[in-house]
Amino acid sequence: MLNCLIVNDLIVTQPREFYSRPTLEVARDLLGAPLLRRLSNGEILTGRILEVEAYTHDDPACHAFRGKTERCKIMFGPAGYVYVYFIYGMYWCLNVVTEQEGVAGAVLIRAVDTPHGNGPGKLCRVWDINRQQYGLDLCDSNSEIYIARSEPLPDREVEVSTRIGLKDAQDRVWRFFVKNHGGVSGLKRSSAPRIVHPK
DNA sequence: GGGCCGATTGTT
DNA sequence: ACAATCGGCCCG
Repeated sequence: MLNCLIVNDLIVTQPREFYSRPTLEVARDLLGAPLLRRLSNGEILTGRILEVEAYTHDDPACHAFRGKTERCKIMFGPAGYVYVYFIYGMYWCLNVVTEQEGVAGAVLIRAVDTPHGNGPGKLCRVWDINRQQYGLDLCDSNSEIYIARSEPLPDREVEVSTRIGLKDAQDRVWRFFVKNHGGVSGLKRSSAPRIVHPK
């Protein structure tokens, strides 16, 4: 694994302060970070994060928009924990909790640089991520899922667009992905999000 | 308890 | 363009 911070053979995770920031900043800085998943048989899967979307408490598309429920309660707690939800009767989606404790926010992991890791539902299917991983601490390298500390990608490698698959709040340019990388999701879809180029 | 709907995906 | 498939959420 390239570009992980490794001290005494231990992979150093992103500290909690990395996640306890505005959701949009965390989302953008997660690009390029190595995501690690330790399976029950001890095997470790790794992949760089290629595509993310931000969801905030004042965002109609956010599960926490209408307040705390059994499903989204983790989003109101401290940052750096795993939020997973079930969607369309078939798929699980992996998120990381953001913001200060008491403020709901999360970043959806939409793609990683690994085989069949393009798309949030496919990633969780291939990496065996489901409700059992709800609430895992990403800041603990003993967790089944954690994220290694790494330098953020330079702006020239980052592209932004509107989010995918939403009915509400389609105007927000809150999707971040690695530019010119074939591993991002939705490349063959006609309902492509609106890509916004820097001036 | 009922009914609607969804942060997806693969196929037509 | 549409089906698959079912838990969460809101309402009453």
